[in-house]
This record gives sequence, structure tokens and C-alpha cells, in this order.
Amino acid sequence: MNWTDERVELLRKLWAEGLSASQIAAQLGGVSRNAVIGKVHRLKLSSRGRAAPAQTRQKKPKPAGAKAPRAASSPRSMPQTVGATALKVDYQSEPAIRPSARPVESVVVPISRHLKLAELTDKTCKWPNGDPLTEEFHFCGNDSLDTGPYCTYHARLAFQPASERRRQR
DNA sequence: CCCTGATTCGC
DNA sequence: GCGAATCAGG
Repeated sequence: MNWTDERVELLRKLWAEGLSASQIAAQLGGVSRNAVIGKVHRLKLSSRGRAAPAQTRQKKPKPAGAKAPRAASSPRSMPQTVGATALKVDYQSEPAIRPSARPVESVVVPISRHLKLAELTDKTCKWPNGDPLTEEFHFCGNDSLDTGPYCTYHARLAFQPASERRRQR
């Protein structure tokens, strides 16, 4: 994956919206969170608008000389970025369900992370999209840390009285 | 152990 | 310029 203008633009947007690097990587697809962070720094937008965290960071002394064949002997098991790599699923069909043009409290319409069942955690939205019998099937997978089994958007759909739901369409 | 961003540096 | 490996921390 290369950083096309579109992808960079999306990166800027999502970063400005406060999404984490791994979430952005997931939505962009094809890149790791490290790649996103690296790009963010190269674009010089790490401060996210507000004053820089200015974390007191010390220098990292690196063992001089040796090239540390880390790949060979490292006991590291899996790539750190489960998020991004796990999400290289197809990206096309978003649920036809969209909120009506009602501007209620602005609920961000999620771009589903297209997770497979095995990729869900207790922090990801479990709203199913698509026909379970097709390859298109996936779960929303967006953050649901504080909203139970669904992200804020799908929680609204899931727990809405049928009457409300109908009126909205 | 899960996650976050920050940094370094071989490519 | 890119991003994995690593670091430092929540």
C-alpha cells in the first residue's frame, strides 16, 4: 500500500478526529499502526491540535556496533499490530442502514472494521453486517468499550423501540 | 496483558 | 520516505 493523496487525507481526518493509530490503520487497510504513526510524524501532525504532550522522553541508547539480528533469535511471537493486519478483509459493502437525515445528537456513522467472529473482543461492536453465508459477512468491530456489545451507532439501532425505528426511516 | 504514541534506523 | 522493532508509558 502506498500513501496516495486520498489515503493521506483520510489519515489526517481520522487523526484529527482523535482516532488511535491502530484504528486508523484498520480503516485505511493494508498498513500497520506503526506505519500510521510514522506517517503522522512525517506529516508533522502528531500534536493533534492541542498542545503537545511534551512527554519527557529520554534518549534511547542503542547497542553500538552490532546489528542485532533480531529476526533470528527474538522470541517475539506475533506481530504487534493485530488490528491492522487482521483487517485486510474486503472493503465495500457498508450496511444499507444509515441514520435518517435527522441531526439528533451527532452520532458518527461508523466505518465498520470488518472483523471476523474470531477477531471480536469484549471491546468491539458485535453488530453483524451482511449474510452470514457469504464472504461479505463481517462484524462492525468498532469500539464498544463503554457501550456494551455495540458501538454507539449500533447500540442506537439495537435498543431502539420498533416504533421509533420506523418513524426514523 | 491489553493498549497508546514516540523514536530509531535499516531499507 | 517508509515502517518494523523497540521504547516508554496508561
